[in-house]
Amino acid sequence: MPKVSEEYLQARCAEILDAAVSCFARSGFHKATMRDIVRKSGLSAGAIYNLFSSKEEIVAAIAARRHDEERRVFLDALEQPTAVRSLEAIRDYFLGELNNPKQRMRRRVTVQLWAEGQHDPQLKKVARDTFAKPYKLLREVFLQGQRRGDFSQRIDAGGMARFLIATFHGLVLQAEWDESLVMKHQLDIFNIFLAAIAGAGPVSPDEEIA
Amino acid sequence: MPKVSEEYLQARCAEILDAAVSCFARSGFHKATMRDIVRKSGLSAGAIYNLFSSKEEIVAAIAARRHDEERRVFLDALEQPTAVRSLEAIRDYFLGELNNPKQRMRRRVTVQLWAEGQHDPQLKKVARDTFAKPYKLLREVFLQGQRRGDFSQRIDAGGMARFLIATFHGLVLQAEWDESLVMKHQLDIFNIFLAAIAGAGPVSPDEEIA
Amino acid sequence: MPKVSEEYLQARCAEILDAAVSCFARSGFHKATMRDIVRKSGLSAGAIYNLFSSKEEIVAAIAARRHDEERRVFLDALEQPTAVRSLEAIRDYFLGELNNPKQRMRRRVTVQLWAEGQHDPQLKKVARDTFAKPYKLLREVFLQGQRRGDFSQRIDAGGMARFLIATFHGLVLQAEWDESLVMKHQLDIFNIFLAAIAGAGPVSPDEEIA
Amino acid sequence: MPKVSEEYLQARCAEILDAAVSCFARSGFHKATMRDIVRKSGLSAGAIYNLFSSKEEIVAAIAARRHDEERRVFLDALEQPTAVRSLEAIRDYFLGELNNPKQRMRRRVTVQLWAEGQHDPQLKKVARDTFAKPYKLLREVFLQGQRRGDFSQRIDAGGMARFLIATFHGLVLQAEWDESLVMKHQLDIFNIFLAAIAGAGPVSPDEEIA
DNA sequence: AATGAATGAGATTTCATTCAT
DNA sequence: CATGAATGAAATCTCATTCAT
Repeated sequence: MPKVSEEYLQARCAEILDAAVSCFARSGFHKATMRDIVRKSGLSAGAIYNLFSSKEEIVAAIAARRHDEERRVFLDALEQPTAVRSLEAIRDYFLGELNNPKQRMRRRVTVQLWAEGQHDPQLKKVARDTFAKPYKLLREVFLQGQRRGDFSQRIDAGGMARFLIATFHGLVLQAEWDESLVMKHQLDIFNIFLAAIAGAGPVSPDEEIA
Repeated sequence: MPKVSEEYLQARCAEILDAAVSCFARSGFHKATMRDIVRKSGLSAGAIYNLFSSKEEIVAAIAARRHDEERRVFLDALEQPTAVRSLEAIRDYFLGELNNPKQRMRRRVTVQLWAEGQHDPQLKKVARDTFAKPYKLLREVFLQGQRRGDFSQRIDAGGMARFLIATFHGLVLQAEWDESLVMKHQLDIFNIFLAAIAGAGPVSPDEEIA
Repeated sequence: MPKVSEEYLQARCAEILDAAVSCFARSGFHKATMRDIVRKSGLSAGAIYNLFSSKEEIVAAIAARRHDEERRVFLDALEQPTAVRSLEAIRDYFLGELNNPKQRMRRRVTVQLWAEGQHDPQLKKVARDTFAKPYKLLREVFLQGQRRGDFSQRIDAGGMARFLIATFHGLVLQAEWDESLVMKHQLDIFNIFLAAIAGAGPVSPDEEIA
Repeated sequence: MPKVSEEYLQARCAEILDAAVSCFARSGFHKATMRDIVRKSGLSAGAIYNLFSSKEEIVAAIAARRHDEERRVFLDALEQPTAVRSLEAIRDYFLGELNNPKQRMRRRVTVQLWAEGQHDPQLKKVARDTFAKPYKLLREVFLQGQRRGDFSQRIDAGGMARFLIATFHGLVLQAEWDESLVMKHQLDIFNIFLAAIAGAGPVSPDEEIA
């Protein structure tokens, strides 16, 4: 008996996830109580439990929403004419969003997820996706680049993808903790690195990051 | 049994921290209960609270102990004849320990610390040290390398230190989550990277980041 | 079962306070555990904490309820035709209730409150009201008596109120501890005292207190 | 094997009791921990437990010491030439000490004792002595007065003693809670009362209390 | 569908007391 | 005799989740 429309439910879910992101970012997964989320969302406990069957499921849904967004970034990147352009697009997206407060909240929640996923069986899978999903797509970018001859075939594409993701994750963590991080310097070094693995000249040093 | 020696206390602390690391690694900071730590350590609740005044303080002490160890690694690295050798020593220590089960537990606790430090005022400082302490020492390695002419002076030493730490942190995370990570590939790429910054390709120095 | 009526909540509160009075009277504020109160009230811990946010707040609420009752006694007394009659009404209420087992429990809790209020900042205010609230009202009785010419204007009305309250409090304490206290004798003396301050003949010395 | 002298022990006891009075007055019987008393006294836990076998026993000892002192006051009062002078001496002692900070601490502990004695079997007896011991002695004062013809024989001496003690206790409580208590007014009224029961002229109303 | 009061297991921490040194 | 580390039961309060209304 679908009394409410599909969009209504979607909107409800989004409200709840937004409230939850805000609470988790502020207080952490455990210290943020369901009550906090209830208050922040303006809904009732029952309403939330009608859509999500546990606190863990909310974190999972937050991560899933996030993965959908990132997926689009990678797919867009694959549309670029060269592998280097693809990587630049990805670089700009991930490093560029470090200054966005809303994205900052999401990244904090991701760290919570890594911590929780270590022991919560339900979240373990979700936390793994934090690595696995970008890996699959980024590896595709490298494979495409190798097919096109943009990158040396001697380097393992999967390894490259992992290394790059590691660097992004590390910088994301550092952005959280090290206030004196100057992203400009990181970009410079990142570009040296890109150039090295491309086995070509420096990677378009004139690009702008939004 | 009063008037116990200093070493006795140190040993007690170590026992407690070992037990705590084990519990936190298994269940996470929140799901690991004091009771668990009590049981694992073989001591009593009171004995633990005589040495550490809260659960948070135990995490802080774990991190402090870890920092002391790492410090020694960096100081040893500085003794190497060339900067590249120094970085190799550091690389070998950090990537090498990824397979050590005991170190694996510690790294899991570090992730917990990152998650907790986001909101716990006491742990915020400790979590920051996770970045700040290695940074100071690794930057010293790069400065030494630049003085010796091993690295281009045009690259910011602090930036390099941060970038490297980011990469290590990222790989550490990935080692936790991605079972198919082949460290050999990562090492290959890492070496390409080392070679690139040692040889100092051109650094797009005019870029601006919004 | 949401959206419960106001009276429902009032009734819940009353149940909890009754249970708490009983427990505190039996075991004292500290030795009576929340568990005891939970058991006695037949509710759950959570239900109690939904209405009172701490054990202290329960004591405070007990005292507040008590003050409301006493207030009515004093206001009724003020309706009496003469000041002496007013004092007799008050005397009869306070000394009369010494034999009532339910009131006896409340008085025991009052002593607990005096003890706790010495150092608990929250209860300090409540304990002070034990004196301040009756004082205000009893002073009014004396002022009314002086205006009507029932009492000498030379005696400070506030001082009289305080003295009388002291005597009541002292007798209440004694009733708790001295089983051989004969209230009849106390009444006789009290009446001599009333007569003295009234500066008139003895105040109905033949009254009996149940 | 009495390795230490009797006076040494007495002094130790006194130190402990002083420390305990201070702690109980500040924090109450339950919130003052043995640790606090250990710290305040400068002794060790073991040393205290050698002399007192429990926390309760310390309170009991405090009360006993207090009773000894009061006993002397009453015995001295009995030496006075007239009953009225005796009562004046007692009055001056008890009301006079209300301003003494050290005595103030003791009175606070007495209130704690009343609260604890309600349910602690060991302290019940001690709390009762708070009333019984002064009662016996004060009754003696009244009996002596009646024998001498200073007071009417028609008033029960024990009742008088109780009434007076009640008033003292009540004023002591009030002095703790009501900062605007003006002892002068209380004295005036007390004197009216004394005069009434003496059935004689007013009792030296001009005396000053230090 | 929505509400939010009720549940009750369980968590951290304290503290009087002991007893090996 | 003194010491003070160790004990461990117990206390207060929280909070995810449910379900009667």
